[in-house]
Amino acid sequence: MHAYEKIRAEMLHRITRQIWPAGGNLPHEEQLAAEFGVARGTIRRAMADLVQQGIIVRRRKAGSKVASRIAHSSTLTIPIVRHEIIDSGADYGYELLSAEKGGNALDKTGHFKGAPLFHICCLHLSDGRPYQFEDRLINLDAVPDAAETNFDNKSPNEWLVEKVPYSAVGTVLRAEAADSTQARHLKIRKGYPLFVIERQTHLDILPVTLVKMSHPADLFSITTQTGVFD
Amino acid sequence: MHAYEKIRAEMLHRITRQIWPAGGNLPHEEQLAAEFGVARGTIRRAMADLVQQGIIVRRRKAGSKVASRIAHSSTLTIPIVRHEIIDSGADYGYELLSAEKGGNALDKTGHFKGAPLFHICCLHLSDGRPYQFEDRLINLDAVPDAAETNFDNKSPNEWLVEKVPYSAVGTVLRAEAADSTQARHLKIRKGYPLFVIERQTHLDILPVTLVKMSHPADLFSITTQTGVFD
DNA sequence: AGGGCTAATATGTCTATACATAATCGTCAT
DNA sequence: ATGACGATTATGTATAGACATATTAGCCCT
Repeated sequence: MHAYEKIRAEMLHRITRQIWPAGGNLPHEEQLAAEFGVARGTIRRAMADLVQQGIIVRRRKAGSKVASRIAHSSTLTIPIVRHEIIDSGADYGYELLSAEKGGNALDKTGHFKGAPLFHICCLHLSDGRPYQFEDRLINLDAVPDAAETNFDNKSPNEWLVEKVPYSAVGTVLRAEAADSTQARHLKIRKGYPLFVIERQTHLDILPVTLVKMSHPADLFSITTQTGVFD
Repeated sequence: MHAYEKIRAEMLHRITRQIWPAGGNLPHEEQLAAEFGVARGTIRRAMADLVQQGIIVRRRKAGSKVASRIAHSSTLTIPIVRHEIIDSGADYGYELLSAEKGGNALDKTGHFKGAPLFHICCLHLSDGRPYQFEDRLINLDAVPDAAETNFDNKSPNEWLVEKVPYSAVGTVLRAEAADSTQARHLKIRKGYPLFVIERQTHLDILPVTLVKMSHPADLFSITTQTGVFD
């Protein structure tokens, strides 16, 4: 175990046990360096992870303090659906439902500002049961290759991840009731709860793709763990 | 703009534009340091954020490479519900529904291993409309003060965050259909989609609290942004 | 009091160097 | 081939010092 890890663990201990109470100031880097008998850089290294997690807050001249309300923040990872299914031990199945080229008529949100679009709907299955309904718009200005691509056997999700660079991603998570289209494809009744992930991807300012992924509530959840250093 | 920020932006540019293709190796720290005319430490500083985001992967001796499948990971923050409502510009309302002390009979999951428990149900309202139904178990061995506390006016959520240290948090996000209890309190019909957050908090290995927070699907979503450095 | 300037100060950036460590790669013996 | 072993090497950790910069805190002036 490295020095900075021991120090980080000790600092976390002092915070969780309220030896350093929430909202209170910590000693300066120099003082801590002296206390632990290390260089200032090592103290900074130890604190870096705690800052990253929002456990301590640092400001020039004002000093470092324990966050008064430690945010319950955690990193969530949304995997490629095929890997998710295979990793769970199930068989993965894929089905293309529709692939239709069209203009801005498809762009109901105005997100793509009149660019030529490719609209694809497909289904991902886990052990033969519908797992995710994917409804995607691709900006053909940003991804001209997509127009020539056949998504019969490969999902646009994976194709894009492999082929297309992006620089920014926005994600929305929410629940909603299945409409008739979603219900038909996911083989559930209309109104059944869905876990929906919407994601839009940009390359600099150019919108690349907008996707809505719907899952039957009973098949899908997202789990995260945080805050364990050992 | 600091040197490491410029370098990080340039590296990200090379990755998103596939000058450094996914899965490919990038130059050594020494080479990059020479190219950018900085010390090795500055290159490491620039790379640190990219590693943190999972954009590059580094291994001793093997070198650094662009992640072959960049995970769509992002940091999600779950705020205290009162702040969330107030920040949205709405009026916050709180209502205690029940507060009942009891033994391990309440612990259906076996999570608390027979510890004495406090079971609290309450409601958070946004502009008078039910926004979150909170169903919580508190371990009185971990938080004896809770037994003496009156949650008539203050939600256990906030009380705990202020008073009780914790060291690890597990969170599950999912959708589900409202059961009759949830429907009654949230004033929606049974079967209506809910966005549910379940969270369990530990202090070291001691379970502190287990909470299920249910929101009507139309009122709640989680939004994240990632990958923009500028 | 209140407003504005200055000095003090804790954190942030950067450099340069040394050594530690994990993994790979080639070599050699089997 | 195959496996063991040791050299090589890129990243990881730690140190010490210099300077930059944001903010506070104190001071002076009105």
